[in-house]
Amino acid sequence: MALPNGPVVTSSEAEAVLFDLVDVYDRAYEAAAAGLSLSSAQACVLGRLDERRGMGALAEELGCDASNVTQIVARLEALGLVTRETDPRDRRARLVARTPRGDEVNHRFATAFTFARTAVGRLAPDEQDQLTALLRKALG
Amino acid sequence: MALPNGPVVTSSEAEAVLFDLVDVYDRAYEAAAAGLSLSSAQACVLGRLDERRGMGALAEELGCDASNVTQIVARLEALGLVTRETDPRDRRARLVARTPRGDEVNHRFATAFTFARTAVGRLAPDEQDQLTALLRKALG
DNA sequence: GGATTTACTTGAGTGAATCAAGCATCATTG
DNA sequence: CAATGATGCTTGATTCACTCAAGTAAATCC
Repeated sequence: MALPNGPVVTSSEAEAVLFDLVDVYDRAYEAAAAGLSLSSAQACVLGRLDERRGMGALAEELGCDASNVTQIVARLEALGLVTRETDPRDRRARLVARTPRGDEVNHRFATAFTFARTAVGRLAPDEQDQLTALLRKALG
Repeated sequence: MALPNGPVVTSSEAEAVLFDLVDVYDRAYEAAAAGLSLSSAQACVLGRLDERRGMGALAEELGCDASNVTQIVARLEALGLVTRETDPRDRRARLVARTPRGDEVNHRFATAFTFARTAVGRLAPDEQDQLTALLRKALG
């Protein structure tokens, strides 16, 4: 998604701010990735490889088709950011892991994606707790 | 975007909840659109046509290339949800407007996309105000 | 040891998005 | 008022994300 998941009609102010937040967040994420010549999806996958894991686990976690993961990982592999090796325990499975360059790029991404950090940082500690509690409640 | 714009490392709890919110929001939006056989982008554009407007204005508002809007609007037009007429005042420009069917689909979308409404609804009125204030502050 | 399930890949197809070019119309101004 | 240039949109070429349907290969299960 690049287009904002925008308001049809926002009845309450809170809804409008929520939408705003989501929009800005998504754009910031994409921009941070683009700064490293990555797509959002690539940055996302890279970020979930702190430990090596299988394609299936990734697909599950990302909530998308395994073939989609295959394709994204293939591109990351072509960029030299990731390796994909056959699991010796189960030779059907492939274990995906970041390369050192992948680690570095991932770290630079984490540094570049300042939005959430910055936003939260604008709040005092007790406000951060309030926000957390309110969002948890809102999420049900 | 369908993959979550996920946490590389979330240092604070507030950041983690923020990410969660964005993820769930985006998925809910996409699901609501999919329920009407629309893409997120299509639903988004449709939702911004309460008044007829030009392609350029849409592109500006959505923060994307005009040619992208051309393409999305063309699909909406093919679905009979939108018309695209030459502006009599400036015959280069096209005015995009929802058809009656477009209105109806848009309305059904607004009904189907319950996430923001529901989430906010889980909060008491004063909590909603707190949330609004906190998010505004966080957004800077 | 043959059927089934599991883990992933491949292929075909759609849509979003971008960039570069093109075309038509409007606006300027020389 | 005609040439020039800017504006508004479309077209074409590409890339990527995503899904679904099929395929392959390795495990698992009688």
